Amino acid sequence: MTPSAFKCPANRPTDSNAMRLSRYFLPILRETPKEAEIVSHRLMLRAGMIRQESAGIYAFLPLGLRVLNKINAIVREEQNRAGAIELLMPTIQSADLWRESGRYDDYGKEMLRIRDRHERDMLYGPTNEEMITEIFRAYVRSYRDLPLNLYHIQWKFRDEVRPRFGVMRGREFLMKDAYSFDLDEAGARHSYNRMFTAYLRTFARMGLKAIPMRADTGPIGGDLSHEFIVLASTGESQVFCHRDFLDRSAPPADIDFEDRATMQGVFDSWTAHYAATEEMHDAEKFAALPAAAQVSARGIEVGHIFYFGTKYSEPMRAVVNGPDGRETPVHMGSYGIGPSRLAAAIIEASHDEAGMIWPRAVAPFEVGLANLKVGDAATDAACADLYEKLGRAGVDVLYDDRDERPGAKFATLDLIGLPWQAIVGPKGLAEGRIELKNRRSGERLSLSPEEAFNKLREVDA
RNA sequence: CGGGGUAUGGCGCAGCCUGGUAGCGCAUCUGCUUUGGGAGCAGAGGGUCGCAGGUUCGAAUCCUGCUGCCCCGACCA
Repeated sequence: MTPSAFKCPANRPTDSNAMRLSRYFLPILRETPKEAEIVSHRLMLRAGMIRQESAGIYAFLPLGLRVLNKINAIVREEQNRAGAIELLMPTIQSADLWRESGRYDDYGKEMLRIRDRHERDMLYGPTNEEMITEIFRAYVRSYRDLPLNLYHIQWKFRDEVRPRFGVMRGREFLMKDAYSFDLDEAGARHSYNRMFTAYLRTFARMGLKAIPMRADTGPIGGDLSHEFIVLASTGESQVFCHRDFLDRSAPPADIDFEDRATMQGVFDSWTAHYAATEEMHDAEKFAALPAAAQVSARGIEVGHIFYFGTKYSEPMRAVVNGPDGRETPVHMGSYGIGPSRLAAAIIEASHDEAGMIWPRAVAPFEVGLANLKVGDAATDAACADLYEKLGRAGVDVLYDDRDERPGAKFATLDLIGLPWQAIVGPKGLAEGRIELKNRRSGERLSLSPEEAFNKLREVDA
């Protein structure tokens, strides 16, 4: 965000990086709604991030939307870095497309089927393989236009029998889905490896340890597939993996996504060790690992990638002319990340008794500024000064300027889990100090206002 | 889709068995005091008790039907 984004002290613009809590819409709940079973659902409701509108269907309130937008921004950066190109497809699709691939009948009741005023069969897209294939075949004729990887971030609808756990398993959910097109299997595997690498980076940037695990291909079909699993004690499925995964770092940003050997190297090294979900678990292989290396834990699926060859390109006639002049169906893969689920997964992986603990990269605001005595001239002035400076410096700051007691402000800030709390009160100011509290470590720094400002503007702080 | 619950003010709940004109805590509003870990006192507002029928002089309460939501299981980004 550029400094010029900070120009309206009254906080009218919704895209402002600086916000006064007294002017914001943050409906905090003091009590936990009874329907919320898991911690992320409870905290998202309590912190006013989401509101349920129907079973498995949620509105994202301002704080929740800020998180979603930050997740999306990281997803976009990493998709673009890996060479994928963003477009946007509609949520509503024609049934005819799905009849071409044969999935209209196969998909079952999970697909929300709609009829329009002309009695045409439509559907709310649960995924977009058919549509992207239709777009591809309409324009691409030559192998020279390959490889191609197109993605979008769009709402999906899957009419789950029993939605639960808030946005973790909703019926309507946001999904980043990418689709790769290549001339042959070798090219397709390279595309797969690029997305594999991009996913490692994407999740790592959100503070998550996501482990790629060999997966069942399910209804999407194909013969190569990995799920990316985040370890969290409240995860939905049982997973098994080698301990080495726990302290590996993701590939660097400047890794060469174009180079096949480099990408294959990433894939090979991240798939060398045992890692499997319960469905794919091989107890014997797992038992063969040294006891100290055996990790058995709960996990949340935050991404899933597939290579499925010509499963859609053949029936839907997505073909290109090869170097030999002959038409050949393209080899495809698809790659999904659920940003709305990720928001919940990050909370599952990072919270404590008092509330959420956001990694800075996805925090709704980076700093919570607490004015402990609204109405005290010196305190008000010190807060206003720090607020404006942080805003101008492009730091996302939420200024709690409500006329509340300190305890209420601390509780609110702990709940919404902003990485830093800047605590400004008359006692500290009398000695020229304000306090910075690190939400995750609990560490407290007593600093001059200037030092505090410098500390908070550090990107990695 | 099978099984089990539940529906009363914004949230959490009591009242229902044994029908008699709706209550508590939190939140909200006003005033005063208070201000470094969810303040105190005083006052106030807000509910056709999920919907539709039925029984009854009278229904939140009893009966019938419907709907929403939640939980357990089978299925899933």
